[in-house]
Amino acid sequence: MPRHSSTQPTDVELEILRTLWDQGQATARQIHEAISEHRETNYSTTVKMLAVMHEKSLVKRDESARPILFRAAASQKKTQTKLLKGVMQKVYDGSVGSLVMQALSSKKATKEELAEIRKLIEKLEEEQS
Amino acid sequence: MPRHSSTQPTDVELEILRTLWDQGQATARQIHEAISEHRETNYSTTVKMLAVMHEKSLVKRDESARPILFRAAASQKKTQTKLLKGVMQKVYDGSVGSLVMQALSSKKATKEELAEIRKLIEKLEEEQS
DNA sequence: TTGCATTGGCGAATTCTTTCGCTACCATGG
DNA sequence: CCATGGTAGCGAAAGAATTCGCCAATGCAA
Repeated sequence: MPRHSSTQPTDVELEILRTLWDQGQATARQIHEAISEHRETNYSTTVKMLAVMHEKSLVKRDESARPILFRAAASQKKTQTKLLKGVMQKVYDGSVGSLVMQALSSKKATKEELAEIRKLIEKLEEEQS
Repeated sequence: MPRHSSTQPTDVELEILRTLWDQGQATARQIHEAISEHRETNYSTTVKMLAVMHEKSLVKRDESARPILFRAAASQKKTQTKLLKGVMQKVYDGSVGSLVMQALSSKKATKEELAEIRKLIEKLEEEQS
């Protein structure tokens, strides 16, 4: 029975994407080196993951380059937002408020972060009235 | 090669947990009815999921009752926090600030939510100084 | 050119999740 | 007592994500 196929990147895919967002573009080897620091894995596996991700259109390949260069297909922000909305829906029943409240309660933010968030809040409150 | 076994509930498991948090406790039948509203699924599947979840210690069974009653093993809050922290780590590299900023930007909150969040922010800022 | 190291790709195997058919087990109303 | 309908459990299988061995292609150095 077919499952719903979302194009959400999985955990390993996300690690690869993070490397690409970081570096803009990279060869399979470079990506592999980067993620090897966190995850014990094999070069073959990385290459395969890239192939899978290409089929899912999560990455683009520049085949004119040698070795082949990869880039993320979607921006970091777009992907993050999509993932965050997923969690908001699944875990917090779509409530931004609960999610934000818990995020702030669960891990301390720096002074700067708090100030920035407060500024955003104030702006949003103003827009709303 | 063994994968790292986290006890994070999967999507379907989360749906079941949500029912349990809602109702406190429920029979397999009740759980099934509840999730059938969102997801087209079979009673057998629900029962099996409950068995799997019991092995993972995600739910507790009260076998003295007939039919058997299930409850969530961990509180909603605890589970939500754990999942949120996972996302914060994986998607936002551990930064509460970025996560909260994007959450607030990506979906509008109600006036009440904003006020509540601002209050929390102010409290946190005070604690910090 | 030849040889060697690196790169790229394929397919099979593993692990985990989800699905469901089938069987056995009750409890109960007739 | 026993047919019936709901409940529980098992095991097999499908789907999805991840792993890697192995081989072919490629390019560089001697």
